[in-house]
Amino acid sequence: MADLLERLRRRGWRITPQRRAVAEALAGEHVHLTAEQVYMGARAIVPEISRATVYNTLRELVEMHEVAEVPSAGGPTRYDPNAVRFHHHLRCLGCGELLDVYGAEPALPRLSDDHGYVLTGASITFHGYCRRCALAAESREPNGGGDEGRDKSRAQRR
Amino acid sequence: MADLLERLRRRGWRITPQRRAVAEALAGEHVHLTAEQVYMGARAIVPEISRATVYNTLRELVEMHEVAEVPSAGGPTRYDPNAVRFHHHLRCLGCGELLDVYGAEPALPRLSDDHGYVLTGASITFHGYCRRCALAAESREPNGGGDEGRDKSRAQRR
DNA sequence: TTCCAAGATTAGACATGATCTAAACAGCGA
DNA sequence: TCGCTGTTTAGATCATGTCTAATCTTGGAA
Repeated sequence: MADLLERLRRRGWRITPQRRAVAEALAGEHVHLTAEQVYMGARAIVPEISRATVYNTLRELVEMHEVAEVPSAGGPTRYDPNAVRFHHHLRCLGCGELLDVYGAEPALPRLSDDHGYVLTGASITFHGYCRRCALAAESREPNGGGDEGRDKSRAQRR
Repeated sequence: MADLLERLRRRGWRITPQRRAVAEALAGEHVHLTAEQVYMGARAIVPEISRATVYNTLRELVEMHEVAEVPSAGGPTRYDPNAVRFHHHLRCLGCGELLDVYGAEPALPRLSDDHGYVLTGASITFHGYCRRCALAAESREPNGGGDEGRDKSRAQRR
């Protein structure tokens, strides 16, 4: 937690009471919260905070790769404050609960034993940039790196 | 395509022009369409079809495991008519395009070579039922099988 | 200390995706 | 034909998330 804020400060991110509240709300639990739950948690610390600030802050944390976005079918996106350590997820199809799973290739039986889950399957999503998007990103930002093309949602809309 | 309709008929599903149009819109392309795109495609076949019917039909197809739902962060859910054959996905972080990937554990370099992608990572989501939901499903439907607990989205809302 | 510009925050409007509702309709067996 | 059951429709409604314009805060220069 303290290191998260420390890391952010080192990146030149201005720490404000609102942003601190969002970070604390996210990190306070080890489950994966929805934006609405983060908003509730942050409001318990800074009651004046607005939803827009929570969404803005979450978006920025995701862009900085400090928090991972975990989409889910038929429910709101969840935010995973544990983006730094590589891990996968275990989702309950009943209640939507989301758990972290460590290890690059966990054996399926272990998952049932350790977490009491009745497993029905797994899905892997690889991600990256298709040729066209990779070229576009390159030409827009010739000095490498970056998180180009992340304006997907904007570009798609309107 | 024809077999999809045949399978559905065998399940006792009443085939109507609207449902046929949805199935054709879904299967006509090998990309993964959003509900809106399916609606447009179905409207090209049956112009009177309503959005509600498209959503109803997609939901039912998903419940029958004939179509898979693929959620995405910051964009609408996409529908994968290829739910029967086991496969994974390759998503472009730039434009959101979604491709099928076959093989249980495809080697990462192959993905770059075959599809021209610049890969940045992968995420695995295991799914199943947590102890509590598994027990609940069992007690509600003692004669096994089924797709219990799929009322998640309803239960969560409101 | 005062002032200013950049950046952060706010309330609430708005957009999008998805679901719900009530009424009309269609198909089928009695 | 009648009535039952399941399907479809238009449009209202809801949930999630984004945008906008006005206001506030901060850090640093004068």
